[in-house]
Amino acid sequence: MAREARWDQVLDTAARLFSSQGFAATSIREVAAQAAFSKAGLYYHIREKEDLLYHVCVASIEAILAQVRPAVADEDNPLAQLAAIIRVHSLYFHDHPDNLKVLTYELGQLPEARRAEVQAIERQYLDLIRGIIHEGQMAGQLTDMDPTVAAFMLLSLMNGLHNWYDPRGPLGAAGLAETIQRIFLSGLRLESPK
Amino acid sequence: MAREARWDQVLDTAARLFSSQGFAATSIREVAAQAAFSKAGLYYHIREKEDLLYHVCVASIEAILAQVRPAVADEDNPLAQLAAIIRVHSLYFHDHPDNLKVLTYELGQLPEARRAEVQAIERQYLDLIRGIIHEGQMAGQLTDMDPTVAAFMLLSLMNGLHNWYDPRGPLGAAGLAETIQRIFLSGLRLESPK
DNA sequence: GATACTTTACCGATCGGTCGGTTTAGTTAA
DNA sequence: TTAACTAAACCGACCGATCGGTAAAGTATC
Repeated sequence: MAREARWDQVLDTAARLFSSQGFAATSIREVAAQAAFSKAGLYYHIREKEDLLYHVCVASIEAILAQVRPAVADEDNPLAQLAAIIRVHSLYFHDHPDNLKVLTYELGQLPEARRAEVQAIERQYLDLIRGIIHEGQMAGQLTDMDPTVAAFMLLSLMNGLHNWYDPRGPLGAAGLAETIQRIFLSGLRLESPK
Repeated sequence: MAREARWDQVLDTAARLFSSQGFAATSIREVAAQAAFSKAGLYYHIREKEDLLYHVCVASIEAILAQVRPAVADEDNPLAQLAAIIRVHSLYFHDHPDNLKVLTYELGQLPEARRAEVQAIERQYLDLIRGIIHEGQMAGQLTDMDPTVAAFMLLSLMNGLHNWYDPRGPLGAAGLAETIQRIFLSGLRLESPK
């Protein structure tokens, strides 16, 4: 098997186990076994257990950003850009729920240095959203709430998907995106007196 | 020290450590030390490590429900009831962020049986919110989105607070509640064409 | 003299990680 | 074609440390 494919298999296995059991509760022996390695064989590819978590997290947030950025660039107004972010992020969650669950739940298990690295990338994502919201406010399209807080709220909505969205269910990635767009952009109240 | 106060101190210590390090990464020795116990002394109060997590989770969700229920009963229309839930939940988060963080992040570490117990209580909370949303829709006050999904979205917004809200910051519990109310009920878009 | 509580000392199990050696795949050279 | 060599990939066996949990004995309080 090709080297890169083998490595991806290791990361997929790690993401699946970390997602369902948590990082600290998953032993290196489990990861090795499920990736068809001996423990020592796995250690040929990594330096320490923490490497697995680090690479899963980096791969997740970088994959999101790599898909969100061009989608934003394709739109020319803040509302459409926010909708695009929600659409792309929802789709990524639909396809790789384990990766995002690990990023959300297990990032705190990384030691400070590497956690800061991942958070720096997350910060780019946050800044992107925040900037768009700010532009929307300048253009009079969005209500004037602290853009940072609003951006965190959007991320909260998407990070909470683990609690209810079933990728095998009937809603689908498109329906999922539409649902989030409605709540975040239009809210729950009818004929809101703004 | 009174027995109950000592027990609360143990649970507070456990919540603080589980919140900052995770359940699996926190040793019983750490909990004992920070609660001014020896390890074996701690085991006089608990049967196994899992008990600590279980009681922290149960105490958290029950405290929320105990405060939310009367607040809802005090209001007579769905919109005000949702606002009340957000207000009470925000305040509880402001006062006990560790408890809610443990409930959100570490519940999965509980073995199936006890996890189901906690989730049954969480389900009551969800049902309460869902029912209110349904009533609001019947009354024509709320947009007709799947009430279950809408309820999960609200919980997602509040469970995501750990990522940005600082209890020592200037926003305060009241400002926090207002922020969530605006996003969830009115959305981010101005003059939304509904 | 019980009851409530705490201690020191210890156990088996499992953890992350290492070590020396073996297999595999690919390359070179006659 | 094949024999010789190399480097990457991999493995069984083992290590010290730490884990959750227990035993037995002590102390304080009523």
